[in-house]
Parts: sequence; structure tokens; C-alpha cells
Amino acid sequence: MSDTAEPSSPVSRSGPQGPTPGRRRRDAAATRQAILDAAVAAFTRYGYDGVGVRDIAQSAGVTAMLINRYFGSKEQLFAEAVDVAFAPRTVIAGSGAQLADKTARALVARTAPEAEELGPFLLMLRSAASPRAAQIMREAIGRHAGRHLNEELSGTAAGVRAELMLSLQAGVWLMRSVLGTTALTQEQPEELAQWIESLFQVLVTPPTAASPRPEPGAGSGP
Amino acid sequence: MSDTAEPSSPVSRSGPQGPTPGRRRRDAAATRQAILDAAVAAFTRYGYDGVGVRDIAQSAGVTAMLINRYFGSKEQLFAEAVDVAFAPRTVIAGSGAQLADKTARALVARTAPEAEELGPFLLMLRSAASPRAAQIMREAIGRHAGRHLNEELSGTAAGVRAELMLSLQAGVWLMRSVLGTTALTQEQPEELAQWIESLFQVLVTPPTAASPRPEPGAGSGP
DNA sequence: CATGTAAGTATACGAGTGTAGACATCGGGC
DNA sequence: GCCCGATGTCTACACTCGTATACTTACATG
Repeated sequence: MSDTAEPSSPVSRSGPQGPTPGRRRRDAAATRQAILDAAVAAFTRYGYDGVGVRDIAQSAGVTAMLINRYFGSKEQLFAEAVDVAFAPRTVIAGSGAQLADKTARALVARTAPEAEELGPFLLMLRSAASPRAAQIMREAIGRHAGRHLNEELSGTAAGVRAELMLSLQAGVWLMRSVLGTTALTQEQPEELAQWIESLFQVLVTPPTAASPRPEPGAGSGP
Repeated sequence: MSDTAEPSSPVSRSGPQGPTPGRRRRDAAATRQAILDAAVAAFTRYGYDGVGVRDIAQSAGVTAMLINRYFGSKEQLFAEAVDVAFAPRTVIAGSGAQLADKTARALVARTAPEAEELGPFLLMLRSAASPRAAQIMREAIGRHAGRHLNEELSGTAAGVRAELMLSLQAGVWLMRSVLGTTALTQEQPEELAQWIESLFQVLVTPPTAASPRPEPGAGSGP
């Protein structure tokens, strides 16, 4: 979690009360943003069902009821938080010939055990249990990540290749960051990145007609 | 959850009228098993935090307190359910040269939108938010799936390759079954299976020394 | 058939949830 | 300087959760 309060506001209130030092002046926009930032962090760390509005409110330095005032409900706050998590951050790195390479290395770096990263995949995984949250995230993926990756992977079955690339990334996030399985956490980052890169390469530069297994019926197209 | 059974209407059946599967004779082992089965189904569908012990108990036709009597706590029930979900079901299909092929096809079939499958990956994804559940699942993976797949993929970096294979499967489950993203749900199953198979192939028959990208340092050779 | 005991139920409690309504307080415009 | 609306808080409510205690019922055995 980054700074949620205005750094320009000094400790104007010398009173003993005040949950967070450096109290924010009465500023609706800043308060709303502080709540949203806290929500992204909390939902990413603990999932939709894992945090209460009181937790988020306390992180933002306000009371729980302000969430309902500014966002209507916890669900609507989550929807906005998902949009924030998916929109600015990139789910792919590099482009063209470097796409597989850069994306693999970024993935390994961000899922390192010591990283403590907040990323859209973590938010996705930790909130996958709630059906309503799942629907909100599906729409966000279609709107942001999927579209972006789709353009990069133009060509045959670009949509499938893009979503398979997202799938592998999500799976690595799950196994490495969330569950912390042994092999993925203990392997040398560089070697792990090479394995993942070679997988991405299959999707980025797909086997055209000369498929390794010429199956019938499924002409991989033009 | 939704289906409502009235446990308080015993209907006073006296004879050995057994056609209704609801009423079980007093049998500790059978009751315990019924609870466990219901737990696997419920945890898989709704995740660790998504079900209450009352839901599970009602599915099993008992009251919630029997769960504590037989399993000690909800957490211990979950641990046993995870063992059930991971142990008997296979996370890989086929072996040797057919491993990539069979596993990919099985994955596509089991994640089909109409499948309504219960599988370990679904349990994994839907319960990933809870840290305690995550630890329980990590141990189960190391005990069951990881070990099994490790033997099959003997060779260089078998552990990493095995867990990457699990990662991709988990990711596909997430995107296709849980989130239901468009491309993966609408693609022809056969073509999707071929894409996934070509990814598995990289892990099953890894590029030896003749790697497509000869990076320094990481000698993939045995 | 009476009975001890395992099998199962009923009730309750304390903590936690999201949220509604009433109340308090700051700050800018007349 | 005063006041009214915006901004934020307090209390409360109805609900669900996991689980501990006390109770009831059915079964096997004498």
C-alpha cells in the first residue's frame, strides 16, 4: 500500500484523537481516492470475502460508512477496485519479438517470494470464489487485459492465444505466490524465466501449418 | 444454500422404508463419509470461505455439530476434503508420449462450460484466498499431485516442469471454468486442446541443449 | 423387555458482517 | 460574523459464522 494521505497536509489537528497521523483535510475527492487505494490493496491481499469494509475504511483513515456514501456498497467498491487493478498495470511486457522474453521475466520477478507485489492476477485469484466478484472480473478482463493482448497477438486464434497466455500467468501466480509450492519458489529465477518464456513462445509465434502434431480437422487456419 | 430441506419434519416413518436416500440408519462411518463427500462438493463449488458448516451439514443430512464431533473443526474437515480431492483423481492423464495429448484433452473436456465438474483445481482456486486453506493445499499438492507428476516427468528440472504443468492447468480452469472468459469458452474444444497440448509438449519433452533461445548461464542440459 | 451408550439434535453465545439512520463538525459563501 | 450544506462519525440492527454445552433418540446388548 502506498501513501493514501495528502503529504501536503501537516498535522493540523493537535487533538488526541485521529486514527492516522497526518489527517486529511475535508476533501471528498481525496478521501474517495484514499478509500479506493486501500480497497485495491486489501482486496488484492485478502480477496473479496477476506476483507471487511471496516478494514478498508481504517486503512484509508475513515469510518466504514463513508464507503457506502461514496461507493454505494462493498460490491460497487470492488468493481471500481478491479478496474483500477486491471487498467493501469500491464499484463504483458515488451512487444513483438521481445514479448515472450520480457513478459516471462516480469512474471518471475513479480511473483518472487520476497516481492509482495500487488497485481491484477493476485486480485483475480484471491477473489475467484465469489460468483459476483468473478463476473465483475470477467468483464474487466474483456475490457482491459484481453483487448490489449489481443492486439499484440494478431493472427490465428489471437483470442485463444491471448487468454492462454493470461491463463499461464495466472497459474504461475497461483502456484508461486499464493500457494508457494516448493519447486517454483526454489528454482533459480533465470532458469524458471526461460521455461516460461519457451511456453510463451509457442503462443506468440505459433506453429503455423507445420504443426508438430498434424491432427485432422483443426486446420489452424490462414 | 438454496435448496431447502425440512429436517424438522420427520414424517414419523417407522418401517424399514428405505427408498428415500435421505434417511440413513445410525452409522457413524457412513455419516462421516456423507459429511466428507458433501464437504468436497461444497468446498469445490464455493470455496473455503464460501460455505458454512451448516450448509455442508444440511447437504449431508445432519446437523452442523456433527461436523465438529467427527472432524474437530471446519479447518480439519477442509484438510480431509483436500486430501480426498487430490488423492484419487488424477491431475495428469496418459503417460509417456501420450501424456501431453491425453492431459490436454482431459483438461478441455473437464473445463467445458457444460461440465459442472468437481476437480482439485476448482477446489484450489476457490479456496486460494484463505491463507490457512492455502497452506493445507500446498502440503496436499506436494504429497499427491506434485509427486505423481514428478515421476512422470523425470529428467531435467522435473519439479519445475511438473509445477508449470499444474500452473497451466490451474490457469485454464480459472479462466475457462471460474471466470468464463469469452475466447476460451467459445473456441472449438479440439482446437483449444491442440494449443494446450503444444504447450504441454514443451514441458514433457523439453528442449535439451538445443534450446530455441540459447541464453547464457542456465544450462538446461542434464 | 430394560438399559447403557453411541449417534444425533437443539439451543445459545460471542464475534463478525454489511448497512441504515441519526448525529456531529468543519468550511466556504452571504 | 453567521449559517447551511457538505463531510465524516456513532450507534444500532438484522444477520451469519463457528462452536461449546446440554439434551434427546435409537440401537445393541443383557
